[in-house]
Amino acid sequence: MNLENTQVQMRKGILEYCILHIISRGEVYASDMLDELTAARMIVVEGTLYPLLTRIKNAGLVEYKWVESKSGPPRKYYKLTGIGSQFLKGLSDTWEELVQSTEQITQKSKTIV
Amino acid sequence: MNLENTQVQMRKGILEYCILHIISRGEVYASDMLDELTAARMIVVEGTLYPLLTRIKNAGLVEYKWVESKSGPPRKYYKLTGIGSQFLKGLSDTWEELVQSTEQITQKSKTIV
DNA sequence: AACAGTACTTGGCCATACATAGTACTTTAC
DNA sequence: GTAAAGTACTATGTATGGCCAAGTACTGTT
Repeated sequence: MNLENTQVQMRKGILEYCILHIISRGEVYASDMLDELTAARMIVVEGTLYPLLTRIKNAGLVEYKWVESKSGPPRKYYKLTGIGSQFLKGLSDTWEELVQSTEQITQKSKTIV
Repeated sequence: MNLENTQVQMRKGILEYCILHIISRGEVYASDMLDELTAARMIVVEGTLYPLLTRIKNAGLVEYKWVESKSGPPRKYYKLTGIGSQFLKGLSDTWEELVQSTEQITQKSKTIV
């Protein structure tokens, strides 16, 4: 059990939330998302992102269309579906609650210690 | 892929952070922790908590002593070790960063949408 | 034609949260 | 004094998501 491992665990689920948010802002493809995430200092590797996109696509949360590129292979541009939008709303609530619960516990800790 | 499942995923790692925080405030045993977590609306079941405690104990983050109870079997009272204290500090940083990154991404989303 | 760059894919590994069933001890009830 | 109820801890098996690493496929450059 090391810190690095726990850090990885902490990101579970949250990444999905962030990706859906990014897609909700307009059509983007994988590299766009990676840029966004990196800018927010949330480092993600391809091997994580692509399977995640496949998952949420198979779940009907997003859909994509192929768009040809001038510099390389064609790209998948993603956008949210109706189901995805609802799902994102649910995730927002979950995230807010989680943050609140955690703050409550850790705040109490700071006060007493 | 359903909402409930993602909610479970989101808690991964964070639970450990919360438990360590609770233990850092003074010696407690499992039921105390469950009460604390429930009060903060972070519902945890025994089957999750006990294995977690065993893990962090084996990792040297916490130690415990048996204390006899007047109403039932003896209890394991946990407290943080030096290593555990350092580890908790690392987790705090990780959590703060994660929240900040997520806020940054989701804020941007709200502004544009 | 060979090479580098970009975009996406795939298979295997690991750790955590959960469900469920089980063990062990103490007090209460009859 | 034995059975029942309650408390505390243990053990096993499942599912999931993030990561590593290797691989495929298309485009433009040299």
